[in-house]
Amino acid sequence: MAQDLPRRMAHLVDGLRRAGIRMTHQRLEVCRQLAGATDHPDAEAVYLGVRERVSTISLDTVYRTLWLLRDLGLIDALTISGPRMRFDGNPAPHHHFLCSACGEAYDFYREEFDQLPVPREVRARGTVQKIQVEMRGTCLRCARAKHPARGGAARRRSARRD
Amino acid sequence: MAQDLPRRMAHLVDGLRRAGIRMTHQRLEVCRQLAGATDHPDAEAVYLGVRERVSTISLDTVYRTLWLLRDLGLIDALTISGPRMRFDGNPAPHHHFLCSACGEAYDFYREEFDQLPVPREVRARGTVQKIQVEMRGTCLRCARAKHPARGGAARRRSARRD
DNA sequence: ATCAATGCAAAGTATTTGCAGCCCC
DNA sequence: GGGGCTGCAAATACTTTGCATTGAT
Repeated sequence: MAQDLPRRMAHLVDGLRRAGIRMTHQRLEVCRQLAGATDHPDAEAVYLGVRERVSTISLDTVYRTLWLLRDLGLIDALTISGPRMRFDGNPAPHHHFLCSACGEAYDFYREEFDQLPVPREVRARGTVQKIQVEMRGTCLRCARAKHPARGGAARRRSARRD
Repeated sequence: MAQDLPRRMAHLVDGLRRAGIRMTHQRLEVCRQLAGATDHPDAEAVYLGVRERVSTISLDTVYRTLWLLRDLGLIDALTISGPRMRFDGNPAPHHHFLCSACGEAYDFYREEFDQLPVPREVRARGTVQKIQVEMRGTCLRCARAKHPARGGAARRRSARRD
């Protein structure tokens, strides 16, 4: 929970190596960016962050790397809050608090929630591999300001970039 | 839980009226389609369903109506499983079982889950309005067939329409 | 040296918007 | 009868893909 950036970093890099994937400068930096992020960045945010270090990286390489990591099960792709896919580099079991106003997602931990009983109703439908609790509401920042802290979640439409 | 199509229908139509929104043929049929659906359709699915009854309806009107209903709090917009927004006309508190292979979402009910304790950690972040448990796994259909029952969830990319 | 990975640009998919005419209240 | 609503078409936002080149092993 604390600063396990090195641990997360190792998790990603080792995962790639173990899968026999070539390590490139770009991939390394995408991993670093994700390992250091706690805010479930979208592809563009990762891109902008990495670009400070690898000025020539392209957005599509970021996408390709993110999907690669996802396909290897090393990160999670989240479809919270709109059309932009967001990525979660936190490998520990956790849950999300989502602000409906600004679309921000915050991790929280509660072991009790990690193993909620699977209802018979669900077991009849299939097998459950992961349980996550989603709490939606309004974050303090958005509650104070009438205006959302950052546009883009509550209203999907007119999703413009400022 | 049973066949509360009429109830759901009334919920939507009354909601629109109460908000002082004009009732049109198109809006009525979008409501009917949503009230009758249990499968969290995307805009296109709603469109295709409604079109059987109102052959001239356009996709953008469907979108406009769906967002209108969402803005009024009468339905939910879900960002599960990919780039297509999906809509949930179930007004009762419920939770979701999601198949990672085909992207299908099934409602389930468990009162115990509706009021899970909000951790202090979360309360410090903001106010919670809605709690939903998300169980991800593989549905029976996809478990039997090696091939997903319907493409499009597990792999976001190459999301083609068959 | 080899073959996978990259960057570029162009294509694709999902959704939104401007506008002229239509129709509910 | 007037202003909101619709359908059309064009625009936008996000993501993916083809291809020639580069670079890791």
